[in-house]
Amino acid sequence: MDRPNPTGDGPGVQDPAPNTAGPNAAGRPIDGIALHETPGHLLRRAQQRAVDLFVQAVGERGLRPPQFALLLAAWQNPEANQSELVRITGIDRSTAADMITRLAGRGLIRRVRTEADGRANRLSVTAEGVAALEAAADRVERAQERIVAPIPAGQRAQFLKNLARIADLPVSPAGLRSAKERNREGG
Amino acid sequence: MDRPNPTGDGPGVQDPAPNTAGPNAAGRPIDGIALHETPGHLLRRAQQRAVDLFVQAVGERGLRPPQFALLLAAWQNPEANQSELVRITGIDRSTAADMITRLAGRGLIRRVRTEADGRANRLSVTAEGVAALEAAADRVERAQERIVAPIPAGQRAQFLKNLARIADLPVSPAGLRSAKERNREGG
DNA sequence: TCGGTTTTATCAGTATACGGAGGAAATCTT
DNA sequence: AAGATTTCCTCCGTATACTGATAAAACCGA
Repeated sequence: MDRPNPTGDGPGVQDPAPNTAGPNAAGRPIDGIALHETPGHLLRRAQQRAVDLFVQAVGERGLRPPQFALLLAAWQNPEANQSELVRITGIDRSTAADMITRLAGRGLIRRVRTEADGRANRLSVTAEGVAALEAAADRVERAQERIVAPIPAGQRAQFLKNLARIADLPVSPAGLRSAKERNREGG
Repeated sequence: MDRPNPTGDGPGVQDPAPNTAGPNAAGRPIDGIALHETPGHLLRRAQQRAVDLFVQAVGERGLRPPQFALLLAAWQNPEANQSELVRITGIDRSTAADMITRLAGRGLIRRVRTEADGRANRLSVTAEGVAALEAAADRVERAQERIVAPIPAGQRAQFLKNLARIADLPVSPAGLRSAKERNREGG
């Protein structure tokens, strides 16, 4: 665990005296941070791997994880408008708009103006969209198994529960507001 | 748990007979998939939340998680070139190139051509870059605590270990190749 | 040393992610 | 009912992520 010590710096312009504990104002010495042990970094890497396994399973040109989620949610909630699907899937409103444009371009989905509300879109999954979902379902399921495969079987349920806790998602009942939303009003 | 049943479909064009178990070829019935219980989805949502907490802690205009990771890695490994930093941080090579351009544009880092290797860049963290790291360190640390806060304290270590397992990261020793790399040659 | 291969980095293209601005429609208030 | 507010969606700008292609340098085998 050698402290970084940039010696013989070519351009030699800056090199701000790599701290040992001393001259740095702001607080925590930055050489004490172990990136590979921080929860945020581990979450990023784990998610990266999950996406990789998903893509490996469904094929490079198949649905991507968020596309599958959106398409599935649209199919499971035929009366939902975009905002509701955004809440269900956790996909950002702007991202969802883009994704829907792309999915529509591939003929998997259609935007349908709601009669009741002149602002809202209902998303109509086309026959091709359903076919894509069905073609992917098995492979997606296998990818999910592979994601948790490195975890001892006895710990998987607990692990997923803790993931849901971080995500602030209820395990089964839906319709609760996210912590993010609560934060906004709570100040 | 009502099965999706799109009744009164306005345009009535497709509506491919929402399956009960039947006419769908490909295998698993897609209405049986609970998005909110799939590991991949939970990982995505959890990571989303982690990023949110990070940004909340360091400020909208502060370093983003991957920027912090890259800048920190560059500072901790002054002799590393981009490829090595890519391995350390898990940031994609193309993404890293873009990020470095942006970080350089903000004056936090500089590309320095290696004398030994005419292709490689060493990344030189500027004084401002170090200042940014130091200014962020405490807040980043707090964000990390908040990320795992919803998990019972006794389970946190185990949870992080399992995250590292999914990510295929060694808990402490570095330098191992990722499963992704092994897959490439193995498959 | 020549030629093939590998390594390093960049660029183009596509997809995801998110804040802010803004238009249009619905809703609420008075 | 008019005005203010909110909701729904889109568009813009920026950042992250990854594949494939490519240029340049290094390496390696004969």
